[in-house]
Amino acid sequence: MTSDARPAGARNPAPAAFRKHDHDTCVDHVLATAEARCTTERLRLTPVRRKVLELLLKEHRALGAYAILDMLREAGFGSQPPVAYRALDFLAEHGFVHRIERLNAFVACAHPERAHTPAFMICRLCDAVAETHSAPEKGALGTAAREVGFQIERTVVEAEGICPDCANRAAP
Amino acid sequence: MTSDARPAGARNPAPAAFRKHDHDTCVDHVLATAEARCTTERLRLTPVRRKVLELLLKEHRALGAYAILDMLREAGFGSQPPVAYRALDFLAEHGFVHRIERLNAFVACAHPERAHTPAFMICRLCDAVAETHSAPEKGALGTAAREVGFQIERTVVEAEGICPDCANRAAP
DNA sequence: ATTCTCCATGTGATATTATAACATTTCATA
DNA sequence: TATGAAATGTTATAATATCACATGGAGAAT
Repeated sequence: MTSDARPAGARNPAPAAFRKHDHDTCVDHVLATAEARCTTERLRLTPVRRKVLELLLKEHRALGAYAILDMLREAGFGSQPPVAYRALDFLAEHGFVHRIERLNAFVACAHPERAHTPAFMICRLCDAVAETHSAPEKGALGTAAREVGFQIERTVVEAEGICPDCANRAAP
Repeated sequence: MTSDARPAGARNPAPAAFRKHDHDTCVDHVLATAEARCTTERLRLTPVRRKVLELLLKEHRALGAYAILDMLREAGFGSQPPVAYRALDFLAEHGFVHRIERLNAFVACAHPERAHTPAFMICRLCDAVAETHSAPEKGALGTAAREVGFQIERTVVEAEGICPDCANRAAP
C-alpha cells in the first residue's frame, strides 16, 4: 500500500514553522539560490530533482521518501521508490536538502547559500522541523574525538522536544 | 529472509573498540549496574531483556534489531520481530542501551550508572561505535532553541568519520 | 492460598523504508 | 550527429518496524 502523501509519522497536518515569514519569498529565494549554485557548479537540476526540492520547500516540513514519491506520481513522474530516493540523494549530497535521521525523512535546506553543519529542532507533537546550525566539534564531542583520534567527517545533531506553537497550544 | 546475525550495514566483522580494555570486566560491571538499578527502581529485567543487554555488551558494537532477533532465536526465545523490539524499547527507555539513529541499530550504554546525554562516534569503515557525552544545550543549538522558544527534551548527537584503528590501517 | 489484574511474551500478519539490478532515454560535447 | 556518461524508469526484493490478538506468569488484594 502506498502512503498518503504525509510526513513519516506526522501526528498533525499543520505545516507549522517556528517563526512567521513570507513563505513564497522564502521558497523562491531558496529555489533561485539552488539553481544558481547548480549552474555555477555544473550540476544538473533536472525536472524530478527540481520538483522534489520545490515540494519540500513548499511543504516546509519533513517529508518521508514515500510521501514525496506520491507527489511525484501525481505530477507525472515515475512512481517507483528509486525515483524519489535518487532525487533525494542528489539533493542531499549537494546540501539542498537534509535527511532527518530521527524521522527517516527529508527537509529542504534553509541556508543553501553556504556550507554549514546543520542541526535540527524536531517537535514531537506536530513534527515541525526547524533548522539551525551547530559546531559539535567545538564541544565535548570534539574534545573526545581528538583524545581518541577519531576523525569527524559529518555530524548528526537533532533535538527532539516541543516547538513554541505546541507549547502555547498546551498552556496558552 | 532473516539476517545473518551481524550489525546492520557492517562492512567489517571486527568488534573494534577505540581503546583496549578488559572486556569481561567491563561487561560484568555494566550488567551488575543494570541489575542493581532494576532492583532499586522496581524494573523487571526479565530473561529476554537481560539476554539482549548481555548480547549487546558482549558484542560491544551496534547491532540491528534483526541481528539481535537471530541471536534470541538461537538462545531459545521467541523469533518474531516484536520480541526484539520490545526488549530494546525497554532497555532504551531506561537508558541501558542507546539507539543509533544513523545506523538503525543499538549499542549497550557504556555509562549506565548515571543519567547523561550520550553522543556517538561512528566509524564509516568498520561501523565501530564509541560512546561519549555531549552538552548540546550549551552550544549553538541551545542558544537557537532558547531564542525561538523550543523546549529540548532529548538530543541525538552522532559523529560519522574514521576511527583510529581504521586510520592507522590506511596510513600506518 | 485463590483470584485478579497487569504486564510481559509469543505469534502471524502487515506496514514502512530502502536498495539491487537492468533496460532505456537524455544530454553534453567531441 | 555519433558517443559515452549520467539520469530515469521499472521490476523485484531486502531491511526495518509496528499492529493486533492470544497466552502466560508475577505480584497485589482478598
